[in-house]
Amino acid sequence: MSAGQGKVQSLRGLVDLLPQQTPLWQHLEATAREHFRRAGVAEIRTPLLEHTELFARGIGEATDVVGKEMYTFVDRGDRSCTLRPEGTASVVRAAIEHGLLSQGAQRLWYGGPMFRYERPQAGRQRQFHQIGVEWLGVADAASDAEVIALAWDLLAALGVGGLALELNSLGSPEDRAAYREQLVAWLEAHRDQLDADSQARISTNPLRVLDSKNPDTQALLAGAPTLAEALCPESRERFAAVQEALSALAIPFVLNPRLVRGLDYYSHTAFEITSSQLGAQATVCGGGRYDGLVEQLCGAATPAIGWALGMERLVLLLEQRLAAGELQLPAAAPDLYVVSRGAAAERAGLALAVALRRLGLAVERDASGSAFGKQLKRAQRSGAAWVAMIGDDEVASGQLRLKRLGAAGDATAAVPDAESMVPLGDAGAVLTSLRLLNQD
RNA sequence: GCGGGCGUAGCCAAGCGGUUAAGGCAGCGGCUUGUGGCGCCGCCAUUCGGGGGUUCGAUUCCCCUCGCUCGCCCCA
Repeated sequence: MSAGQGKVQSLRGLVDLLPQQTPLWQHLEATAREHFRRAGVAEIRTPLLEHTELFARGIGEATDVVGKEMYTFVDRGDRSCTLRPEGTASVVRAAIEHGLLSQGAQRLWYGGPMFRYERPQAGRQRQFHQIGVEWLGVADAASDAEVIALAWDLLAALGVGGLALELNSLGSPEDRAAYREQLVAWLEAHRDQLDADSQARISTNPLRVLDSKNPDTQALLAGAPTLAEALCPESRERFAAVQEALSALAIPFVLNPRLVRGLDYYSHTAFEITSSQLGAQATVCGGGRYDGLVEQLCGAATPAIGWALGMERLVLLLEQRLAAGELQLPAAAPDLYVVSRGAAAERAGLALAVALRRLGLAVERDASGSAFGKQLKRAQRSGAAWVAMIGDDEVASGQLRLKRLGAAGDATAAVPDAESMVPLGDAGAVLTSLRLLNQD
């Protein structure tokens, strides 16, 4: 639905989250926060805008993200700035900049919007949201399993279905360099049998050829040297330890020797969590170990591991559960709905609403001035259990009318509910009455 | 960046060369100056995403454009 000329719309791929949608996001965020709290992970917030160089160096010039997907511009001070396309580089930059790394291991999480100039698609927008975790200064294999468990349990708690954890090891930097040489040699020898994309990748990013979606290429790769064979004994041992730890935590996984990360600083553990209930963009969470990144950004050599999950994709899954009735969000109904008609009554109604809010009650006030029938209808729809009615009669008598509302769709509601009269202008008395009446 | 599908109200949606642009939901007003869920009545698109063209006549046909959507690429 596009607006006519003259109306300004949001930019392509940048969407508004409307009041009907935000409760689901809040649920997701609250669940994540609770899991981070339990795991002793602290929040870090970094700017949305960084020097372009941070991403060029941190993510890699050769990647699609840096090469063609960044929102980059020159600011008024002639600096090249980029809207962050992901969170890891900023977190590492902040940790280095503020000396966090010299204060022991840092277990951090972040969340918020990221920006990539891509063609919008199911589960992919130009401004999208991630929640991610970065553990800096943590080297042991058990931590790899621990950080994966954090993602796995969060997704499980959210109840998303069809989840699968895919796991691989990229080995040490030396393992990978050696393997890369073997692979390039093999690919060159079979160049004429590869698809065009894969041919181009031989020089730019040979490991990426491994997860080509071209069926012929995949068939051919069955005869290629594998990364697993290229791992040194220490790397194999480490990978085995990660797998054992995951098994001990009852987290199922499948080994995927084709799961690679193209960036140089990745090493050892790489993983992805996918959902069968999504479309083409099935990855909900992706992560891995990046022992080389801190050093690459001029910090002291620091082992690190992290992951990020795509909130839009998660919301898509949660919406399915909501539609299926498997997930219920708490309704945001007020405790009391104030209905008033007439100038004096409106003043009394406003005073009451504000006074009760100051006492901690959730109060919605009808400001329409329309007939009581209409206002009560809205009170009903608000989900409020109680309504306070103030009209000319109540102002004259100094007593407001408190009335309990039945559940929506309750057929017995035609029977008048008991009403009670409470002194007008005495919020404390109203509060007391509600407490007493609620005990019935 | 490439390819497919689709744009009629806040939402769903009929119409397929000449209509007063159906209907439903939501909203608003009324029946009931003051008592909710039901009911009834009324209001809610000078116009069919935008621009141009063909035609006596275009929401309907053609072109361009914008947007949405699904996929490729890539990723979360």
